[in-house]
Amino acid sequence: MEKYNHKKIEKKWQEKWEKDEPYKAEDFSKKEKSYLLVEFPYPSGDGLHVGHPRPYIGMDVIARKRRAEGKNVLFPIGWDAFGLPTENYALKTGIHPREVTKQNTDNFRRQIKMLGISFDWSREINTTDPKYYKWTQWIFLQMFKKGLAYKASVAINWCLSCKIGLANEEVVDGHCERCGGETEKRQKEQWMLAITKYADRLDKDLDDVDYLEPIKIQQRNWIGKSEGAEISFDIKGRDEKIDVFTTRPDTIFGATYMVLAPEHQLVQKLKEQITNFDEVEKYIKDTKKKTEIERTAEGKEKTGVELKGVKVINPANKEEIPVFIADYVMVEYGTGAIMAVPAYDERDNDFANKFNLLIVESNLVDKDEVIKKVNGKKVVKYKLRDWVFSRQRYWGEPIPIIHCQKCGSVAVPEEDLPIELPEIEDYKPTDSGESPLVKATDWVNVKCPSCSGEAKRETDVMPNWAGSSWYYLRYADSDNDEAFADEKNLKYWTPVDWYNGGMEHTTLHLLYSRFWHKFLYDIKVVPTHEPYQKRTSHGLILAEGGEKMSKSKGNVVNPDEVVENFGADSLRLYEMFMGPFDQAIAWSTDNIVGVRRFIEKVWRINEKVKDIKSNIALDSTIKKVGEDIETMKFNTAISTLMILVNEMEKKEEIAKEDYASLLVLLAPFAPHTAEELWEKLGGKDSVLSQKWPEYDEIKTIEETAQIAIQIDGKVRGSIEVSVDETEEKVKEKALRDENVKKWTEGKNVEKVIYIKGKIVSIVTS
RNA sequence: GCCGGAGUGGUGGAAUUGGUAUACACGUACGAUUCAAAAUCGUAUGCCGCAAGGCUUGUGGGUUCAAGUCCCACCUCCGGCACCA
Repeated sequence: MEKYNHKKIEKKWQEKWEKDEPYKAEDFSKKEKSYLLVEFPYPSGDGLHVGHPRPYIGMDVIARKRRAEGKNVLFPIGWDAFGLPTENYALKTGIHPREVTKQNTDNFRRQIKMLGISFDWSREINTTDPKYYKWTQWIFLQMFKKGLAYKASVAINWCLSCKIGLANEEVVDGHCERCGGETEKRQKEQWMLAITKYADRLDKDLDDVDYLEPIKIQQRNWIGKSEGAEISFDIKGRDEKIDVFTTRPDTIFGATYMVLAPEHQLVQKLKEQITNFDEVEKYIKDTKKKTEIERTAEGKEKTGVELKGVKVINPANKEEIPVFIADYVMVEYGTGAIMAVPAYDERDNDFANKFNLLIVESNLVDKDEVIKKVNGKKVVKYKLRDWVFSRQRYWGEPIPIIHCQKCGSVAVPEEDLPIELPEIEDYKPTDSGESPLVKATDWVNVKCPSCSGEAKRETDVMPNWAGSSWYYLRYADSDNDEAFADEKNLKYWTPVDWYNGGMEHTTLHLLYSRFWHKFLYDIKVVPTHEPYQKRTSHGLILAEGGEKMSKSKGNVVNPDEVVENFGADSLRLYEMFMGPFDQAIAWSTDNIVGVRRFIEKVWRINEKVKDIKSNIALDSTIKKVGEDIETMKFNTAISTLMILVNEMEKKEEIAKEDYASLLVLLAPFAPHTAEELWEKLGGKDSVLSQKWPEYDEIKTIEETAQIAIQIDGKVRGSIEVSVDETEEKVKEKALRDENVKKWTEGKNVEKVIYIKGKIVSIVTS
């Protein structure tokens, strides 16, 4: 038989799959549907690195198993292509982002196809395609109409020398990543989405879905529901009050000072009264330069300034207490003000120690009573904040709003969608901080849809997260021009049965898309209240040294080379075998030879296949491989197959039916090799259309077991017993064992414990 | 700092979820095959020790007949922290 030639085999089958399209999902098939989803990639200019395909291969294994189980599988792919890197590349080179995106997606598509992933390419989508973003804009309009999209003043990063707004990622240690100049926070009007209106449901409905527990916990902590009270403190000698939010109203007698966020409005209002306003102002200015992480990351060292001349009155005991501003209080959370109880709160305690403030151990009082007594009210607060939805950029979906002097912000009529991005020469944001789109005056100046007067288009665009918040719905009906997807298609395909993605997307993308989905459910355009039934995650693949792969470090491993040298099936098997799927792991090109040798072994065993009766018991293997795939323990599924293949190798002859079962089990991991060997075996159709093998549970149960014998916690011997032997007989046998006798000689056997089928534990004294 | 996760041989990792730690694979050594090499096959391979035996799952404590697994404290690394995707 000829040698295993991965190039020849992989080319042959990929051409056939391209022609026959065996992975096309069928709308409304009578078969049970299974919708499997991976996060669609951002097509960067660097091309695919070996980390990208790990989740694709993992879900591909599951998709292929599902098909073998007779399901109608939808396993789609597309491109999440709006965003900063492409725009920055365009800024540097002058090449239009559309052109850059096309080159990058062409390259990504070629690379993914080279790996034999069973995506349904007929449903490929691209968030930058006007036919797609028409519907992203449409969804935004529905939110606008329901009052969920609104404008507010928000702090953004501002580079003082480039005079442009910066993404958080572009700010390094308070300096601009491009020019190194200083940055600061600057207030700017931005479009916001009121995700906080959904906070309670986003929290509660986690009960209804099957997400990995850490994912649920992280989302819950991010939403940060807390029940507490709002209590007003009178400002001494003024009519105003300051509202604080506290989860511990019962500690109010220990409240010895108050802290406001430096940005709190009242600080400016009290300017006249504050005797050290210069100092206060300087502190506020310094705070502007800090990121939120820096503000909370300073460890024990707390900073702040007292508002001298201002006192407030603790409503519980009528004591006058001082007021500070400090950056450990955030203006966005609660009311932006706290009553500080140093006896009960660690941060307040640190602060009180540093500023020599009173620490009073107070008697705790009944929560409800004290709230009543001080005229407070019970409230529920969330850490979750509304979503800043504007970007002053070019490469994003235009926000479909028109600003009219008379009518204010007016929705673009739906029949005018999509509002396409205009052509412009210069992608640089303007000095005033506005989007480069303001320069496209022909596009900007329009008639107001409502009064036909002079008006201007909104020039901010949407963030990258917009298109990815609903893309899984589009796959159900990717060519529809009448709706984002037809109701019938949505009813058939959604929800997504299994969504795998990176842990790093847990609190943003995953939460954002749940929010959009719930909104769409509320306006009755999707049939389910949650988008994803199940969510799992994969770990990153790191470079050989354990560092993150990045172009700048020059440690990126390109799958093109790996496929050239070892083949797609070896790459696939290696990525599944290298370690636990959900953990980060370092790449090692040296270790690929192991799985390559395994494939070649399977290839060689083909020669020993005879028309004989089955001579290997496969039940345990089938059970283990199947269960491991379902729990994404792909590494142990493969080692189980390796054990089987090692056993087959030792035999003179292999039964055709046993080998056929092996090929069906192997096919999800190494589809090209499995197809080729299936064909050589003279198997019917394709290995892909074979039924997943069944097993007999009874045959997976061992009849005898090796029982370890522990004496005083140390293993001193082992005996073989039948699994249904009585406890008494096993204990007797254990005590008669020669090794046991040696170790118990001259000692008192105090206790003998038998754990069925596992261990005998003898305790002596 | 806060939230989530991880730490096991020379290396990647396995461990029925409290029951014989180191499966599977890489590497290494020796042997077979070969004119030779590659490939392949076989044997060995946690550490200390001639052996008997002892020790070993990031560190230190604890619970238990029994701890990689549970509890407490700590150290290190990874992901997220709201404008990267």
